[in-house]
Order: sequence, then structure tokens, then C-alpha cells
Amino acid sequence: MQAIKTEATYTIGEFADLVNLTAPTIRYYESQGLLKARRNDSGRRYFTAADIKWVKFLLHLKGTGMSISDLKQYVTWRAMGDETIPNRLELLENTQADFLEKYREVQHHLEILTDKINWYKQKETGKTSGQEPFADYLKRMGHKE
Amino acid sequence: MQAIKTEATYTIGEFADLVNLTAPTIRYYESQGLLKARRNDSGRRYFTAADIKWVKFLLHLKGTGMSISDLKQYVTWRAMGDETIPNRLELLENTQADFLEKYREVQHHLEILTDKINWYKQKETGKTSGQEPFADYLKRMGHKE
DNA sequence: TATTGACTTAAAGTCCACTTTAAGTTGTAA
DNA sequence: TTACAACTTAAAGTGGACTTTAAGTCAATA
Repeated sequence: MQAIKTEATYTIGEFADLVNLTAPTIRYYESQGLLKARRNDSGRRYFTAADIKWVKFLLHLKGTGMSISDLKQYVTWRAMGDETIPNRLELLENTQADFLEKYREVQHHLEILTDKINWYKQKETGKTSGQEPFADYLKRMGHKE
Repeated sequence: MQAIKTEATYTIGEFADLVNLTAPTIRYYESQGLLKARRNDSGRRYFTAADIKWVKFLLHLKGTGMSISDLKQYVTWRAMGDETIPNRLELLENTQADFLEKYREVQHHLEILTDKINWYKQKETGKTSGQEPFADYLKRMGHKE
């Protein structure tokens, strides 16, 4: 029976695979201060389950449009403790607001794309007006521009 | 009474404003073959309402994730006539499929971001468990990772 | 008529987020 | 023990989509 339960660790390559990044990307993120790696006796990085959770969370934030420099700011505030919670909250809420605006925009782009696809399908099957301009089609579908 | 009804035309600057781009961007798009500009006697570009519609449509396609080179391909096929409709349709449907996949991904990112915001708000107001880890909070909310 | 702003071109520069290279060290399997 | 994959660093390179610069021409207003 062991007195000390040693936590599972991962080399940078294993870690990279686990979070779907590459080893150079992990090093890049570390160089940007987004994460910190522990080192073994010969100077090699190793990572733990907690690091996996952290990177996955970072990737979620990144996926909502936060830049590396936004993330850096977030990380800096996090390291400063609970008194920066209002700052972090504001940053995240701004990110959310920006995201939602873009989200609505791309939704509209998708509508137009879908309309165009349907217009082509109609044209292809010759079902209706083979000559109906796309602009008229959009109008008929209740979309503008 | 005029025999010839002259269509309204726009300089590149006016045109750029109308489609919310810059004049250099318009020139860049023209250089990439995404649009063609007519020229007046002194060699200056001018544009019409039809060009506005076309660029706006291009921007919708671009907004769904099509790259300049995708758009170039689309434009090339369009110029070749109706026998390339299946090609165009396939391109647009692939674009749509890729878009929808990304769309679902960012939706998940947004959920995590929103959860984090709510977690911070809870922490701030001290309403519930000021010490509850975010991972536990996510679990409680029915989200993973 | 003079000035100013808008246009013209080709080419170089920018930004972001990595990615690749180069040169060297270390750990592991045969 | 020898090979070979994986690690280390710093620095340079990449890709996409513009943006900026430079040097010059043209059009409209005071």
C-alpha cells in the first residue's frame, strides 16, 4: 500500500493529443502565459488532469471569440485573486455580447445561403420559374438583401 | 423627356461606403476576380445598383465561411453558365454543412461561457456556495467539460 | 486658377495565431 | 549499446485577407 498517491502525469505530446492541440501550440500558449507547465528533473514539461481541464476551458473561451491577448488578461486577473472578479465578469460579458451580435449576423448569412441553395434546386428541377431572379425569390421568401 | 434613362453610377469611394467596405478592398476583390468594374473615359471605375446587390450577396456567402478562393471558384462557375449549377450547388451545400458544424460547436462554447458568467455572478453575490468549483457547477447545470 | 481630395497602379507591410526550422539533448525499446 | 522518437530552445516562416505606401493623375470647389 502506498502512502503517497501519485497523480497521473502526461508529457507534452500526450497532453497535446488529449486536448487536440500540437506540442508547439502548447509551448506557444505557455510562452503567452496562458498556462504553466511543471518540469521534471531533466527539464521536461509534464502536465496533469487539472491542466487538461484548464486548457479545455480556455479553448471554450477562445471559441467564443476571445483573442490570445483577451485570454492573457483573463489569466492575469485570475492570478490576482477574487478582487478581480468584477473585471473578469465584465470581460466575459463583453465577450458574450460581441459573440451574440456576430451570432445573429451569421444566422442571417446562413438564411441567405440556404435560400440560394433552394433557389438553385428549384432552378435545377425546373419546378417553378426557371427564370425567377434570386432577388425576387428572396422577396417571395420574406428575406431582404 | 429623355430617350435614354441613365442608370445611377457610383465612384469606388461611394460604392465602398454603400457596401461597408473600403476602396482598397473593392480593388482587391476586383483583382481576385470577384467583381468587375466598368471604367469611364478617364479610366476611373464606376459601379451600379447591380454591383451593390452582387457584393452584398458575396458578403453573405463570405459570412458563412467561404474563403476568397471559394468565392473565386463560385464566380468562375457562374460565368460558365447553367451547366455548372450542380457544381455551384455542391459548393454551397458543402459550405452550409461546414457552417452548421461550426455553428453547433460555437453554441457549446457559448453555453460554457454563459455558465461561467453565471457562476461568477453567484460567487459575487455570495448567493450559493462561494467555494463550489466551476466543474461542479457545470455538472449541476447538466453541462460537461 | 490653384488647391484639395479622390482616384490610379504595383508592391510592400500588417495582424493573428500558430507552424516550422535548426541544432541539440534525453528516454526507451531492441 | 545503438538507434530513434520525443523532448528542449530561439527564431524565422506561413496563410489569409486585407491595408498601407509611394508616386502619380484627375476632377471639383473656392
